[in-house]
Amino acid sequence: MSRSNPRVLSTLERAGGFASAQEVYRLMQREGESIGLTTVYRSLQSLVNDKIVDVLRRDDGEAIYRLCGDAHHHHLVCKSCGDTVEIEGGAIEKWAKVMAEEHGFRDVGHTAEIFGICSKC
Amino acid sequence: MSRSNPRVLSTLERAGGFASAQEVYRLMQREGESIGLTTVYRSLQSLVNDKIVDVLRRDDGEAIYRLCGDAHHHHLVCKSCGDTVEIEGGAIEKWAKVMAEEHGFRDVGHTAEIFGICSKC
DNA sequence: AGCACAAATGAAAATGATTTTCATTCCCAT
DNA sequence: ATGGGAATGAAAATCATTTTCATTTGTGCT
Ligand SMILES: [Zn+2]
Ligand SMILES: [Zn+2]
Ligand SMILES: [Zn+2]
Ligand SMILES: [Zn+2]
Repeated sequence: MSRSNPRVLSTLERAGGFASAQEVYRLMQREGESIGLTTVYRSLQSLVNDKIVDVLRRDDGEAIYRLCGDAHHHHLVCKSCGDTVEIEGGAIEKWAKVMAEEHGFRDVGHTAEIFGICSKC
Repeated sequence: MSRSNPRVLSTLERAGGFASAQEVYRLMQREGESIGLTTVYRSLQSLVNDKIVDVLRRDDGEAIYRLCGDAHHHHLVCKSCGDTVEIEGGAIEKWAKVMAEEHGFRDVGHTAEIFGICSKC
């Protein structure tokens, strides 16, 4: 197993703690950092193994990586203009926990998004 | 837009209401049905559009399709065996509504899923 | 410094699901 | 029967991710 390249983690942080491998790679390129796509993938995987980052899936199936320590939040997205608001999810956290316990699930995570039409649209 | 081939839906049912496009395709082949992979993909997508089936993602990113009851509900999914429990989401409904109002969004919908490891795994 | 050996790196090829293209076949209304 | 639009599927294209493998880099030892 390989150790994570620290520049990958630092870039993921800078990306807002939420990005796909391809996005991390492109971001590093744009910033003039010399790194291979393979190393980005390997580093992210290693960070996942070490439970330093979380991985989940976009709707299109692409894996996105998220800093675990980062404040966990959810999104309110406008279907028309794409505008996004980050929102608090305390109610969801509780709901997920209760439901999981009730059905004997462990190591649970969750996804939750709200989408609609914003006031400007 | 294309209409769903009824044999695809019937096969998905026979598969236990839970399978990937590739699996539906292989299953139909094994049963001697003549169909193209493209048609399987198109039919499943059409069923998703019509909200007759749900789509979610395996850990490896492959899309899996699932027959869904008609009432709005959410899911608790085992990341290991794929076992799914349909759960009630009253807390989510309220949360989505409050958040949307708070930010001036209208026509809002939401997605929410919980995933973890079930007691059998 | 000089050497040996392991770990890290990255370019290129392989993989595998999904989408796109496009020519052919079906179906149905006139 | 016939024309036009919908459905079909083989093959090619796409795209994220993984695998291979040769090269580079780092580290400890003499
Ligand atoms: Zn908007
Ligand atoms: Zn949350
Ligand atoms: Zn399970
Ligand atoms: Zn709901």
